Parts: sequence; C-alpha cells; structure tokens
Amino acid sequence: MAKYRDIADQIRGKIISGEYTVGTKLPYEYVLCVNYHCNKETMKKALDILVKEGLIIRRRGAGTFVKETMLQENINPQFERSLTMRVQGKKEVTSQVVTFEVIPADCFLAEKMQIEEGDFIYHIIRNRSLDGEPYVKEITYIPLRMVPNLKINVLRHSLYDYILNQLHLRIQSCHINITSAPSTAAERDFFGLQKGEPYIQEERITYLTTGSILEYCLSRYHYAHYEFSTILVNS
Amino acid sequence: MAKYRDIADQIRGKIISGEYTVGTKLPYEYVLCVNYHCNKETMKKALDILVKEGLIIRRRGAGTFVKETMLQENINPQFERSLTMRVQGKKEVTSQVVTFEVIPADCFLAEKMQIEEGDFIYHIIRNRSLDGEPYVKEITYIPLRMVPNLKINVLRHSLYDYILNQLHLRIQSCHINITSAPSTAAERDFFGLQKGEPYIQEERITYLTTGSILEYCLSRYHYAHYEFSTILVNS
DNA sequence: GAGTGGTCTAGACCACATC
DNA sequence: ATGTGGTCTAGACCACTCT
Repeated sequence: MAKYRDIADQIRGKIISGEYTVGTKLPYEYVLCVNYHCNKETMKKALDILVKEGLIIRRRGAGTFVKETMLQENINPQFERSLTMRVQGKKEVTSQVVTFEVIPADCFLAEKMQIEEGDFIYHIIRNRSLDGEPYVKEITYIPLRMVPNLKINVLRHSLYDYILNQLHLRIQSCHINITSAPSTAAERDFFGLQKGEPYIQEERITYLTTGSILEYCLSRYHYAHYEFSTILVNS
Repeated sequence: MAKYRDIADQIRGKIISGEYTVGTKLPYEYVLCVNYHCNKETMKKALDILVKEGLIIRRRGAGTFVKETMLQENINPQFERSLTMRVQGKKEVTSQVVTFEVIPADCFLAEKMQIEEGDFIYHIIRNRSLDGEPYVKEITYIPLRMVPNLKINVLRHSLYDYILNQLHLRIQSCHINITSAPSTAAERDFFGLQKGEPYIQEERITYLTTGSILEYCLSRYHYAHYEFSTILVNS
C-alpha cells in the first residue's frame, strides 16, 4: 500500500469521525506533512484523492476545507462500489439464464468491442433478482477468446466473481452510457411494466488492465429502481 | 498553463490524429521525457490525465498503451462538457420561467444545501426548449446570499453565464444523482408524456471553489431524450 | 507582505511483467 | 535479468488569496 493512500485513508477517517469538521479548515500543508511524516508532494497526492471523492476543496492562497455536504451519502464513491458491489446489503442475488449462445459479431458489436466482424462472442441474457424481486435484465457480449470455456453454471452465480477470482483478470475501467427507451415485451414480462413504460439502460464497455475489452453489456432496469451517483470535479 | 497539461494536450492530439495508433504501445517513459523535455513525475501527471479520460492504459512492467476504443465518442469527457455545455450544437435554447420566488428553506432543502432551516432561497422553475422542442424542466434552489439581486431577465437567458461571467463565481464540483419517477401533470404538459410515463431526473448539488453550495437543482427530462456518459477508472 | 497551494526537477529506490 | 511504471524525497520557484 502506497503511503499517500494510507494518509488519505487516515484523513478521510478523521473527516468522517468529525475530528476535522465540516466547513472548517484543515491544518495547512506543512503541518500535515510533519504530522504524517511525509513530503509535500506525497501529501498533495493524498489530499487529491479526497478532492476527487468530493470530501474536501483546496484553494491556492487560502487553504484546504472540508466540504459542506451530507457525509454519509458521499463517502467512498469508489470504483468497486460502482461496479459489482453496487447491489448489496444482505440481499440474495439470483440469476435466471434466458439465453446462452455463441454467435459471430455483427458490424455493430464488432465496432463496440473493437474486434473483427464475424469473430465469435458469447451472447448471454440473464434476468437477475434481489430476494426474488426482479431487478435487472443483463444482456452481455464477451469475446470467446477472453473466457474460452464458460459454463452455464457460472452464469447462475457471479460471472464477475469467476472472471476476477478464477481467471485472475483485472478490470481497469468502464465506459458507461445511461439512456432510456420504451420497454419491449421481454422487459415488460420480467419487470411487470405496462405497455409504453420505458426501462432505463446502462450501457457498459469494460476494459481489463491489459487494455482488451472484456465485455459489452446492457443492463436494463425498471425505471423506478435505478439510481446512479457520481461526482464531477473541475479540471 | 501547467507544463503537464500542455504535454497531455499534445499527446492527446497525437492519439486522435493517429500518430499513436490504437492498441499500440507508446514510447516508454524515459523516451517521452526526453522528447517533451520534462521530468518523469511531470510526464506521469500528463499521462494520468489521459488515463482518467479513458484514452490510455499504463501497466507497470509492461508499458503504456492506447486503449482500443471508438475515439470520437470518448474524447474530452471534461467537466465543462458535462455541465453547461452538454446541450450544444447550433440549437437555440429558450427558457420559460414558470416560477420565480423567494421562500424559506424547509428541513429537506436545508439539509441538501447545508444551510439553516428558514434561510431564504430562490425557488425557480424553468421549462427549457431546444429550437422550440421541449427539452428539460429545471427546478433550481439557490441561497439568496449567493446571488443577492437576481433578475427574472437573467433566468430567461443563461443563469450559469450570469453566475460565471458577471458574478465571477467559479464552480469546483457537482454531486450528481440520476433517478426516474412517474411524471406529474406538470411534466406531462411540458413533455407531452402519457399518464404513467416517467421522467428522468438528474439531481445536482453544485459547489463553488469557495466550498459553498451554489445550488440544488433537479433537471427533469423526457425519458427518450436523456443521455449521460461517464468513465470510471479503477483505483 | 504573509500565507498557502501548485508545479517542476534530479535522483533514489521499489514493484511488477515478461522472457 | 531486464524493462517499465510507481512512489517518495528535498528543495526550488511560482501563483493565487487575503487584508
């Protein structure tokens, strides 16, 4: 663990516990460096993490301030939470595999996944529920070569768990696009939507640390059950 | 302009123009440092910008690679674009001011905006259209003290333009939450939605560089006309 | 002018990937 | 073993804010 991450964790903890209170100024850089036994650049890296998380604001010439915000909502807007762990609590996830086949990529998919048209890919459709409640319909495309021997049993549990822990692949980033469109019969059946009611779709392209595209995935939600949070920080 | 931003701009340009081609390796750090006349840490800062933008991937022990992606979509996922400039092109924005009043903050708003209950705030509702087409219904709350003398005429044009260019306030960050809910009569009238059809809402808390909250804003869109893109990068 | 953050450098050392 | 990125330091200098 890098020192600057350690320091960020410690300072984040002090903000959450109220030791550095909302709206007030943090000790300035030099004092923090002495307290945490590090160099100025290292402290800047640590504090920049908290800036990106939306917890603090730094102003040249003025100081570093804890942001006025409802803390509980804004802690840990980390990558992991945004991805596989978003749906948590003590709820049980069940997955009904609707479709599991290998098809050649058409023009559209080839472009999205940056592969050749005709390359073989898995086409997977799963209806996923939380404690028996319909939650998300996931349409997933994965190049065959990424996961050569995928079994249907894996799909019934966690595909991500298999890819991360069994195949030891690591995710680098996701490109996400959120839109909405009128439901088709398939969504209406699963979510109990009325004709004309839309679903919300999260389109996601997932990259591995190798730079390859792992999957192109469309996650469709009942409009009333979807939520997405993010923090945009200027420059 | 910082040197590392300059370098990032130059390298981004070379990726877009195809001088550094998709899927291939960039020169390694030492060569880049010599080419761009900078130190290793400065080059890292430059390349980290491009990592956050989703253009490249860096792998310790392996190298730096241009990401396999459809470039045109992913260039410049900057803050500005995500905020006021998102709606652009050559379309004309018109704003009908539905409500413009000063009210005391209730409990809910006081918590969202981190002010005292009873503090006076502007309550603004605007129906905004693009080239005459209904686009977004914006419900905005702004503490009175942030913009002491707001005129209705400003609301008919650009509130952001006024705040940024006339008052010289600068935005530091936005906390965004995207949800959907069944439309009320007000949304149905404006968007031409049917009863039971939902809108998509972008809830936004906007912070200034001072750390103060500028506004709490709910932007409601016709579900078929909303789109939100972002890139999540691991650690 | 004093206080405070931002950037840049040179150099050292570490950690991981690939062969 | 070698190549490549990641982290850390000490110190210099710059840029902005506040009063």
